[in-house]
Amino acid sequence: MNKSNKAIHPFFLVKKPATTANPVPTPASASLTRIVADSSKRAAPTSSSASKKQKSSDSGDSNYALSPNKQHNQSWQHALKPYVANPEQFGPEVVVDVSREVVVIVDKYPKARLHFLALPRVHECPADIRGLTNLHLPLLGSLQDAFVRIQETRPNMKLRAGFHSVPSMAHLHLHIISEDLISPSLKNKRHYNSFATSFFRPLNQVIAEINEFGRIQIGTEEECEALLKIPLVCYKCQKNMKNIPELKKHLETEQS
DNA sequence: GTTCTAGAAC
DNA sequence: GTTCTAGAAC
Ligand SMILES: Nc1ncnc2c1ncn2[C@@H]1O[C@H](COP(=O)(O)O)[C@@H](O)[C@H]1O
Repeated sequence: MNKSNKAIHPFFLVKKPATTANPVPTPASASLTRIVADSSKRAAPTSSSASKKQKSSDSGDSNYALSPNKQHNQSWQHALKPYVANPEQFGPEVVVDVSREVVVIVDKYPKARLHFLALPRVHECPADIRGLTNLHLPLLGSLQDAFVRIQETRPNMKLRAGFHSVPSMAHLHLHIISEDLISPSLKNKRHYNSFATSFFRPLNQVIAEINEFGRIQIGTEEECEALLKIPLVCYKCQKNMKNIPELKKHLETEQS
């Protein structure tokens, strides 16, 4: 069927971008069988075919890459803007690191014991990772630097840095999050899977793909969002969890 | 993104 | 009857 894509650890599951004919798993084939703990579904969807969506080539609209239902038109989608516009108006409990290029804040609804967002201050910034190109490599470097600073000042916590494949909030933001995924604000499958499947795109992989291909290798928004609905599996021991309460109880036991 | 809650699932 | 999920929100 498919090559053993067995996840040692879903966080670090690497889908090598195909250079030749690309056997992209389609939602249709994926729905043929529902295999428990099917690791193939945890792989990142990549699309080799041309995008179904047409992007209006060079409008200045940062929504250009987003499908109509994902465009940032609701007021709640702009809640991150004040941090970038006026970082000095927030206390050190909220804004934890500021550089010329990046503001790092504490996530208001943390999905783990530590959860930060690194926000680029430049406004020439794509709405999401689909818009990233070589031009943004310096910015990605600044985000990486911010991540390193945050990690170095919290040596007791293993942190991960990455983007959501399809963001809900406007303004490009890098998640910097501890691996435990233990938090009262983690309340549903979507929350969990957005950090425990390849819906989460590690920063180092994003940088590597842009270096190699000039942009990231990623499936459609629909393919990526399908990852949010797959069965719950513990990121650490791979056990299937029947629901969110069971998962949350289990995650506590994974913490040594 | 969150909150709230109807009704599905147990 | 209680737990849990998932969709509406103007
Ligand atoms: N007002 C806010 N202040 C800070 N963080 C927020 C606020 N509203 C939402 N968030 C976080 O923003 C992140 C947006 O994630 P996403 O768009 O899925 O990449 C989530 O982790 C939210 O918890």
